[in-house]
Amino acid sequence: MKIATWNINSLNVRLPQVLDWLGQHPEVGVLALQETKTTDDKFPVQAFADAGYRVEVFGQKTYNGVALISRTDWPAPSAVVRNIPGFEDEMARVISAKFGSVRVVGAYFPNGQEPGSDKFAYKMRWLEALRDWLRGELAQHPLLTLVGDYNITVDDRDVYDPIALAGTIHCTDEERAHFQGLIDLGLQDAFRLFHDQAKLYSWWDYREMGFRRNRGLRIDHVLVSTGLRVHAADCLIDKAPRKNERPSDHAPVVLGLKGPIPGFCA
DNA sequence: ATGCCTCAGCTCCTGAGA
Repeated sequence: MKIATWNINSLNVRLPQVLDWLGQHPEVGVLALQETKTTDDKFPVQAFADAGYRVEVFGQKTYNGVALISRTDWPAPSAVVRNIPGFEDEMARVISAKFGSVRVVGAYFPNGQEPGSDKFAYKMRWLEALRDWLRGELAQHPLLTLVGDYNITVDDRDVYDPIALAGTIHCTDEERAHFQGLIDLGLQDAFRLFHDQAKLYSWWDYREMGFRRNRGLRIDHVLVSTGLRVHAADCLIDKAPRKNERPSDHAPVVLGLKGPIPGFCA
C-alpha cells in the first residue's frame, strides 16, 4: 500500500498522464495532487470514478488547487478539511482527509517568489499557521502524513547548485527554519529515512534542459508522524513521468507502507 | 542580464511559477 503526492501543473493538461500513472501503480491508494488549476465544477470526477477512484477536491481558477484521489477499495475519505482552519486564505492550498486510521494532509505550499517580497511574507505567515494547526491534528490523529509541494529545500543535498542558490527562494534559512518547525512537531522526512545521497530531486526547471542536466531541487516531500513512521517501508521519487511528452515539472513522491496498520490495512 | 519553458486567460501578451 502506498500514498503519493504529485504537483501536476494543470490537471486539464495532465489528466491522461495521471490516469496512466495510477494504472501503472495500483498499489497507490491515495494520491494528493497540487496545482490542479481548475474549479471544482470542472474537475474530471467521472474520469477518476471510471478508473476506480474517489476524489475530494478543493480547486480554484487558474492557480493553485489541490485534490485527494483515492481507490474505491480503500477506506473512504472522512473528516475532510479544506485549507488551514482559522487562517484566512483566498487560495486553495490544502486538503485533508482521514482514510481509516490514517490522516493524509495534502498541501501546496506558497512559492514565496523572492525573500523580502509580500509573497515571501505570506509564505512565512502560512507556514506558521500550518504548524500551529498541525500540532492539534497530530494530537488527534497519531497516524498522519503531510505530503505535497513544500517549495522548500531541506538542505544543500536538495539543491543542484547550493553555492549559486544560497539564500534564494526555496533555499533561505527562514524557509528551512519553518521546515524544521514541522520536524519539531514530531514529523520525519520519509525520503531521508531511506536515502542520504545528494542530487536527488523532485522538480526540474522546464528551461535550459533542466531535467536532462539534472539541474533540479527536492521540494516535494512526505513527512510522517512518529506513529506512521514505523510502518514506512520505502519512499521514492518516480522520475518516469518527467520523461513523458508535455510533462509536469514535478515528479511524484511515493511513500510505501507495510502493514498491518490497525484501522487501515492488513 | 531576468530570458530560457509552460500554463491560464478578459489569449497574439501578461503574470506566475520555482
